[in-house]
Amino acid sequence: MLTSNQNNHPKVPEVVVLRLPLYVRELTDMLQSDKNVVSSQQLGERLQMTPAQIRKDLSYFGKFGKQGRGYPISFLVNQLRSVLGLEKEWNCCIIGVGKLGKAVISYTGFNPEGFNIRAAFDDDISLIGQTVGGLYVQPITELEKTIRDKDISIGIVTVPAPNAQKVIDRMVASGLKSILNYAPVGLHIPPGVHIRHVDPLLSLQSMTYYLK
Amino acid sequence: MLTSNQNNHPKVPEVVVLRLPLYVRELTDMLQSDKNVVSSQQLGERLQMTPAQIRKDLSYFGKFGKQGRGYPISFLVNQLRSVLGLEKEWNCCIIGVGKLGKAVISYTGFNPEGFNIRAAFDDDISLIGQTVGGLYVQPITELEKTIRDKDISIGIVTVPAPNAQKVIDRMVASGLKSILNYAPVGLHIPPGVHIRHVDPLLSLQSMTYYLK
DNA sequence: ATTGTTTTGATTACTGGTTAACAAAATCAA
DNA sequence: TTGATTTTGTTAACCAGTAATCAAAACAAT
Repeated sequence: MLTSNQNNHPKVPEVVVLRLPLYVRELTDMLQSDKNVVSSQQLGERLQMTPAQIRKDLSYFGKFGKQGRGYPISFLVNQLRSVLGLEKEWNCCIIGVGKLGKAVISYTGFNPEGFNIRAAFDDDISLIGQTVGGLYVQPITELEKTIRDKDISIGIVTVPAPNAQKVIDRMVASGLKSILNYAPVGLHIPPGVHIRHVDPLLSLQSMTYYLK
Repeated sequence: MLTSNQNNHPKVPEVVVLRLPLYVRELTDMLQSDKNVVSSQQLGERLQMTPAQIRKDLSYFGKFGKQGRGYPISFLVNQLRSVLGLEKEWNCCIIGVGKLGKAVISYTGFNPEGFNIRAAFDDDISLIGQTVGGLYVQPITELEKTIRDKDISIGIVTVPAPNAQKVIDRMVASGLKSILNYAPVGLHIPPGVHIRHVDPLLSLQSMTYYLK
């Protein structure tokens, strides 16, 4: 028997999961067009990938298309949103209310997509108690309780690099399983916890290889 | 004969290039320790990867270690910085001086690493001529001339999603070969041009898959 | 010097993700 | 209705990146 997830589909490679939001974004964009069906061929052209890969990826989660016709756009986007868990709202907290943290708090791209920052933490006495972007800055000691009370499941890390590991250990200890990290450091997280890194400097540094 | 790059090493996979900055960062960190040699084993523990992979990656670019001893840290970091082209300074321009663009301009992480934003562009009449973070905002019509005059080789895109493709086409037409994109859209770029995407929303959306 | 230990760099084997291929289903055109 | 065309979902072939293996080199200890 094959290794399966709880939905009886064969185990989904992580790369595939990483591509799902790309599909959702592109399909959502297509909703505004007059077409209501799209083929893997057409979608592949828009996303610059092979139709085979798209069909393969989608097939991990179900049969969403019809031969000779393609995929109904709005149906497919709904299915994928459901697979990703994007129908519900997700509560997030942010740790680190310095310049970067403030910028992330005031970023308008999260809320409309169902990601809401509900709590902010810092260890700087002069910041605690202040209000930043409508959020009351709390001491980190209140992390665990707040995560429980406000049903927070995602942590956003915007502390300086040297503090990041300590903060993440604390988040993990408090039960968070998903972390979005803006600190430019390598981090150790236990299995079962997921992390994504936002690090534009690393991106630049890998491109200069091709510029030399 | 194997496919080779201009240095007579076999063609380097892109994933390897993406890991090089990670090595540089970790090794730079180690410079402050008392040790001056590191084994692939030790480095692998810190970076959570197998020693074999590290040795393989490094071997694309030369023989930096000694059997029974390991890699001299400062030598290795210099070699890798050289491979990545990080010894020289890189001039960047940014297009889009809205909220996000301003945040990127005032981000202090780029300059110390040799990436300098030398010019800013926008198409908003009310912004042109203003000074933002020490940069005089220019109309996009001056893009090509400025890239030439200021020896700019990297473009940073912080315009709203619907404008991104148009702006990138213009950058590419002006000769830029490296683009750091903050706009949340799929983009088409010609071969030979490199792009990296900064998109925290996509990161969040791929993590919720594991939270459901 | 000799023996044992560490560790590289290269080769080989393996694993997993990508692409191709194709039968079956749906649609379209006469 | 028949035949041509489109396009899916699945299986099989392929390819690329990862990991293991191992001889050769460097060092350490006696």
